[in-house]
Amino acid sequence: MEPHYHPRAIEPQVQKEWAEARVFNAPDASPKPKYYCVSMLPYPSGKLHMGHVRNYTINDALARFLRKRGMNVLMPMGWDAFGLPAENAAMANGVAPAKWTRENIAYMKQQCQSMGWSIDWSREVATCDPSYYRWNQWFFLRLWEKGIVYKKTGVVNWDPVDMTVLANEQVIDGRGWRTNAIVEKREIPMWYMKITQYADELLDSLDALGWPEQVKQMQRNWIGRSYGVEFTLPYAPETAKRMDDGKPGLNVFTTRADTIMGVTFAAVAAEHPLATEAAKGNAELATFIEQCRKGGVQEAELATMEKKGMPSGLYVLHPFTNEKVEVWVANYVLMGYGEGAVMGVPGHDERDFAFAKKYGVAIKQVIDSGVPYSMDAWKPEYDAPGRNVNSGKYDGLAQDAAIDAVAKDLHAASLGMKRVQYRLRDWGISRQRYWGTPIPMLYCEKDGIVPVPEKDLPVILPEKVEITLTGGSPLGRVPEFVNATCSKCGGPARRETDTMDTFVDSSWYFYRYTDAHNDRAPFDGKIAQYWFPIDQYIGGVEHAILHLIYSRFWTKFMRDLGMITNDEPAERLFTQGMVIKDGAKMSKSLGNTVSPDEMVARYGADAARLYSLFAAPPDRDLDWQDSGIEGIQRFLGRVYRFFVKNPTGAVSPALAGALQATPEARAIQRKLHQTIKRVSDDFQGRWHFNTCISAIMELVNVLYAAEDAIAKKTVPPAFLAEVQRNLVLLLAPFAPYLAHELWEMLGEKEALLRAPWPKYDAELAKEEEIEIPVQVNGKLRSRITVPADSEEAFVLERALADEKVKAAIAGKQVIKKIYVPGKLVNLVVK
RNA sequence: GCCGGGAUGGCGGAAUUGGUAGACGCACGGGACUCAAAAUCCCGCGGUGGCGACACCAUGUGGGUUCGAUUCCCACUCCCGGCACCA
Repeated sequence: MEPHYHPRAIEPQVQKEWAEARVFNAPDASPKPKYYCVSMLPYPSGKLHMGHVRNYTINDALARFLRKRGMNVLMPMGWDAFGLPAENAAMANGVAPAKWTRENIAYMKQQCQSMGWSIDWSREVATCDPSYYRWNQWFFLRLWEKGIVYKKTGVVNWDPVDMTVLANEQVIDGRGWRTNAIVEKREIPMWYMKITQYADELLDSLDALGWPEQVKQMQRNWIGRSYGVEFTLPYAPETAKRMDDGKPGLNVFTTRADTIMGVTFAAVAAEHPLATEAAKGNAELATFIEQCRKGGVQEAELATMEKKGMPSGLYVLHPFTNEKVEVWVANYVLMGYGEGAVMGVPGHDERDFAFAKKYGVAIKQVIDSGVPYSMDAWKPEYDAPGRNVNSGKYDGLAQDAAIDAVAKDLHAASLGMKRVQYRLRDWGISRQRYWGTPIPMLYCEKDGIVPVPEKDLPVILPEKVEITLTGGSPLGRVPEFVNATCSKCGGPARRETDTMDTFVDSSWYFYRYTDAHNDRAPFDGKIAQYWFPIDQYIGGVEHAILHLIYSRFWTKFMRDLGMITNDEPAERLFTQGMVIKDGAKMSKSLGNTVSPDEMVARYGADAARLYSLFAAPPDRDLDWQDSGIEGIQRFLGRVYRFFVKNPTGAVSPALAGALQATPEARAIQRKLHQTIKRVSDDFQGRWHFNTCISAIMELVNVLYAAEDAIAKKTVPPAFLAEVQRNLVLLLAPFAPYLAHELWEMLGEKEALLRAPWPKYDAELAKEEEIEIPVQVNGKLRSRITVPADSEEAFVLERALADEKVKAAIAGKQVIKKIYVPGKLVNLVVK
């Protein structure tokens, strides 16, 4: 009977050891431990899935590796409401809304511990706990005081049958997910955060961040700073009579002021006041506006839908020519972006061109981009920069000069000026759901909007609430919650029933980790100053935009409040790829999860961890397949059996180094040191754990191949012990349980966790002979073996003397010889 | 539609700065051990042609740069993520 490794036997001991090794909150500790933080957290009502496991495993392997290199690591973890099923996702999975119970949390802890994660449990942060609500609400009041949070009308998806607001995810092909009713847009008052106030800083400070370039690029594009000109198209006289908005005309923004002479129409959003006015006494237009209001509010939808428009019958004047320009109502103009109105230049904007073609609006060429202009079909060159034509005094100007001239003239006419525009919009944080932090605001008939006084915080969620998924906010149906007293006049007041977006929770939870039990403030600024910024933040690439912008914004706001001194939450960011299953990201809302429970029960925690690391590099998406984990289990058994079959006992490194190496021993030694180098490099440089593991596998394969020599003692036992010791150390970050067991078998007394990472010795890793491929005209023709330190002339001489090479160049003239030292020879012949 | 990323054997992936394409593992085939099976150990394994030595083809598609391209450039196809209420 072959010996078998029982993966669970040693687990409690390993967990205890790691628990003892963790670093506690200690501003006086020196040197400062690295602060690692994981962005995605499990939720207690559901189950961990392999997506989570991978995330933590990456962190954990890294933490173990760093500890071996003498660095301390703080790797906290908490229970975050993001990752918790909102009512919608809960329903989709047939799970009732979660309750945060001690049992649930204990269950999650136990699951995480069975994976051997090195988590600092003292820093548990449950963002849906009233103690966390309290600080969310505390921040809300600060934001209110500073004027960062404000209330305005926003557009949401409305299911007319369930009478409730739907998330974009719940709108399927324009219909409600439960009712199949056509979803409408509805304007409701909502709370917003003025994130745009920080747009410039959010954009400019990206450059210095040690974040992946792709994430920084996505954020730059998302913020979308553009320089342009804002100006007024004055109302035509009869329009001016009808418009009573107190404005002299229609405000528009453009980045292409150089094309202003090509304006042949203007377009406004369906919600624009001008459209509302025009619809009076125009039934057809009113119907069209009503249609535009229905349908989803997703940007992707807006971008792909058919561009439709209708003339409003109202006119504005061209600011320079005073020609009448008709205003259209168009479904592609967004009220929430810019002014909700745009100038139409069909000659040099692809969308306007298509629009003009469709509705017979005039097209006018005013830019010459060097290609012949035809109004029959759009060409990509039409919107390229060029020189102005048909533009009166601007003719002949290049783009920048034309924009400057136009802006100057508009300014002189008091009609407009240069302005910066952002794509970024303010952050709407209102949710009409039960699950979330209640917004601490009161509505008093006498005093209007009144904040809940700080002493009354936290406003907590009522316990007995029926989640019906219909009829709007569940909190609105709880009179005990809604009915309150005005803190100013003491009269009756109505409580705000919106809850906060859970992105609010995730925007600052990592600060709370540093001081998780503080009941006087969200956290102590001194402690936060010690830990922040986070040395390394790890999270899924799907968070590249929203979460990572909101949390940066939150950091900047807290800095302005004087709570912290850092400008950015995380110095370095690592975005792991997602775990893909059945062609889509593994997530609880999609339900395509794989349970680590079963994996651990069947193959052991080591195998589950190792497999999630081996299957793909962590920055890349991992296509989850159940096959393959057996190979990993086989590998672990192979390592274990090698130690059982070749017991050697502990040995001092000095002794092993002094041994006279036989050729067989030398080969193993060389492979060992090459492996140490590969594992160390791939670990710290790129975090490519999959290649680390394959390198260790190769080493084990070499050991098995040398079994005869080992049996014959050609490889001295003391030498072998040294190899085994290093093998355990290399394996420790990936398979801690097995490593601990082997460490004990070797008779080591020191804790494995504290044993330093093996040292790479370049001399010992050096090959005596190397194989050089020889190419002729770039095609591989032969390989030659030469001493590793050969000179170029010698290698070339040997290459030319090779029989196969001779045959390949026979009758031809060698015109160039290329030698890449230690890599290859290429002979160019004619 | 826009922004970001990806595509390499039957499969997951490797090739770190432009230098031997396919490391390592899975699956599959063969062998050893066994009464037999499992487990284990060893060997083979991109395609086409050839008994073979070997030759040719091959990194999503089509072009380009280079002595040499999975890697750089241009154009395209498909897939994944994000697009502001999944979090």
